[in-house]
Amino acid sequence: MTPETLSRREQNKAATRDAIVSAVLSLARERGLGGFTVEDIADSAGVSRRTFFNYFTSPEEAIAAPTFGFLDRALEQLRDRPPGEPLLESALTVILGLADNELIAPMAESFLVAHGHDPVTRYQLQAFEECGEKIVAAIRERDEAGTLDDLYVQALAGSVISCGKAALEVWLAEARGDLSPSSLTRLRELLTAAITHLKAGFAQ
Amino acid sequence: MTPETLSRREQNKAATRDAIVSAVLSLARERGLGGFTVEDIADSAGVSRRTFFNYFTSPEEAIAAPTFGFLDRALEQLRDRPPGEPLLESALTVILGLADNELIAPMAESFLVAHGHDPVTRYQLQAFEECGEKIVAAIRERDEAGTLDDLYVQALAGSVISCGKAALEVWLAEARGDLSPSSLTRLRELLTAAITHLKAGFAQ
DNA sequence: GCTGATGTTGCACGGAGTGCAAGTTTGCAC
DNA sequence: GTGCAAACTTGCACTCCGTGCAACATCAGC
Repeated sequence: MTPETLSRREQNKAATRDAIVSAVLSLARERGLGGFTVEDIADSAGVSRRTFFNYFTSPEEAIAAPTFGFLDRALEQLRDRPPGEPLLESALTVILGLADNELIAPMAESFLVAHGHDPVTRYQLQAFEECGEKIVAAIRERDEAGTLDDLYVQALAGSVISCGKAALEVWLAEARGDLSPSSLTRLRELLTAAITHLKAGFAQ
Repeated sequence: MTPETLSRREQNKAATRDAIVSAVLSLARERGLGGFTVEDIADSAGVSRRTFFNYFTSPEEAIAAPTFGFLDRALEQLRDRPPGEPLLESALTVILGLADNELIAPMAESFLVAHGHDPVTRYQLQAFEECGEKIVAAIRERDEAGTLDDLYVQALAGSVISCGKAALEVWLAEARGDLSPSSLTRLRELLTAAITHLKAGFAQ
C-alpha cells in the first residue's frame, strides 16, 4: 500500500497533520471540547496558528478527521470487491474487515471525545454522508449495464451506512473504548446482525 | 392543533423567528450562501444583530430551520399511529401524509438553497439524525414489553430515515422546486418505492 | 396602574477564519 | 553543489462571529 513512495514533502505534511489531530484530541481529553483555542492547538502541535488553518478550517473538523479517514479506507476496500458479488455481501465483507484494532482506534477515540457535542457531531455525520455518496458512486461503477435506478442505489447506500453506524453506536455505548480482541469480536457480531436485519427487511 | 392558544409573547416570538428565516432564505437566493453577514440578515428581518443570536447561533442554523421543523412534524404524527401497527407501515403512512404542499415547501426551499454547501448541509444532516433519535424513542414507547434490542431499533430508524432522505433527494433532483400536485404524487411514489425496497431487504 | 417576568438592544471583547506578502524548505535539472 | 521554481510555513492585518452583560421595552396577572 504505497509505504515508502512518500516524498519528503508528503511525509512532512502527513506528520504535521497527524501532530495537529493528536494535539486537538489530547486537548479535548484534558480540558474538554470548547476548553481551548486554535492557538492552543497550534502551540501544542508545534506549528503556527496560520498553519493550523492551512490543514483544517475549524477545530471540529480536526477532531472528526479520523472518522473521515476510517470511512475513506472503507471505500477503498469496497472498490476492491469483485463486481459480481451481491451488494450486501460486499458491504458486510468490507465492514467486517474494518473492525480491526489499528483502523478503528482513532475513530473510536474521535467518537468518544465528540459524543454529545453538536458541532463535532455534525462533522461526523458529514463523514458518513460523504461515505454514502461514494458508495453510490462505487455501485454505479459496478453497474455498467445501468440497471439500477437512483432511488434504489441511494436508499441502499444510506441504509447500509445507517446499519454500520447503528452497530458502531451500540458497540461504543457497550464497551466505551475497550479495543480488546473480544470487544472487537462483539463489534463484528453487531455489524453482522445489523446487515442481517437489513437483508430481512427488518421482519421481526 | 392549538391554533389560538398562542399568547401575544408567543406570537411575537414566532413572527420574529419567521422573519429571520425568511430573511436569510431571501438573502441566500439573491446573493448566494456566504454573500451576506449576520448584520445583513438582522437588518433585513428588522431586528438587531444581537436578537438574531438569541434565536440562532449561526446563519447556517437559520437556513436549516425549516428542515428541523418538517421533521419535528413527522415525529408528532408517528406518535399518533396505533401502537399495534407494524413499524414500517406506520413509517410509510406518516411519510406519505407529510408529502403535502404546505409542509414540504419550506423544507424544499431550504434544501435547494443549501445544496452543495457543506456548512448548511451539516445542519440538515443533524436534523435527520435528531429525527432518527426521536424515532428510536418513539419505538421504545410503543415497545412496552421491551422485546426489541437497541441494535434492531437504531438500525431500523436509521434505515427508514435514509430511505426518506433518498426519496427526497431523488425528487428534488428530478423536479427542482416544482410543488405541483403531480410532482407531489411523484414524491409519494418515490417514498413508497424506497420503503418497499427496505421491506424487501433490497433484493433485486 | 403596579410589578415581576420575558424579550430586545447596544456595547464590548475574545476568538475564528482568511487574504496577502514575506521567508523557508524541498524537488529537480544542470 | 549550484541555482531555480514550486510548495509549505509564518506573521500580520482585517472582518466577522458568537456571547456575557446591563439597560431598556413589552407583556401577563393582579
